[in-house]
Amino acid sequence: MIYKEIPDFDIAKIADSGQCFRMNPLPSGGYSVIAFGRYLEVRDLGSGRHSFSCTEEEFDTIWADYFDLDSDYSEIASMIPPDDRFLKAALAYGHGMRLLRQDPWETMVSFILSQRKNIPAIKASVEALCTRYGEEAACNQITYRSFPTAERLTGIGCEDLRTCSLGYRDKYVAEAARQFEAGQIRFDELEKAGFDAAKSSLKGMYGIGDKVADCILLFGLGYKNAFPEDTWIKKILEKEYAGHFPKERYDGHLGMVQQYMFYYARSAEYRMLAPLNS
DNA sequence: TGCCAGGCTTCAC
DNA sequence: GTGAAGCATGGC
Repeated sequence: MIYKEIPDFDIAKIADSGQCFRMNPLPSGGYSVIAFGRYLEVRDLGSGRHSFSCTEEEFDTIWADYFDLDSDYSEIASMIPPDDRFLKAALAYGHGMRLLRQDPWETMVSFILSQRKNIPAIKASVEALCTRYGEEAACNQITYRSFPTAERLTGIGCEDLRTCSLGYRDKYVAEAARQFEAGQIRFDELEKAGFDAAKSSLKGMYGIGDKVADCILLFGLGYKNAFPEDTWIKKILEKEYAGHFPKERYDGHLGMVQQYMFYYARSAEYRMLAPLNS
């Protein structure tokens, strides 16, 4: 167990942000995280202090990068014009959220199966995949299952995959596994390819369109200017910006801006309100 | 019970 | 290139 003082870090908001699907509240308080084959428990101790159930070395090599702790999001506030009440409120509401840097393979599969599902249903599907096809591991007497590798999923029939509530997306996941195993999709190359080329490659895959490609770019490949537009974001752009959100104003931070918007748009607090920018 | 969900492919035009 | 239909399943 190690202790860290981290400002601008709210594990409850991160867990509820819709970026990741294997971060859950613990009965004893705090949150469990399963990522990169590891299991972590995080607790908010108040006043910016947090405990992490790992070694300093593991924190430095895995979790600091996963939680994007080197980034400073405070610059975003200064980019918002005074009359954009919605985005100002969204930033305040989402304060402490981080833009997670997740495993690209897990991100790809998770967001392929996310289409036309709500977040609880996505989490259930991801967990079912892990339970059925993930590798069992243990950490501090807690057993868990890692996210299934592409190798494990290759060759599994759509009928079997469908038992994880993938629905019509079963064939998309099966094809992604096959392409990854065949070396037709390489994340190290996509990370270096540049935004447009990487997005074009992803969109060439079966079952990956604009929105899922942007999620993979943003959450799995480190392209922080990706701006996934799902049904929530589309509704917000129409409702608060009449369909004309000035993306160019937030160049370099669009991904995090989108996360603040998404998180606030789904909140009960905002949904009770009339449009803030009208 | 009906609507909707971190959408995409296919097909007609 | 654009727009509509169809898609599996579960949460609310």
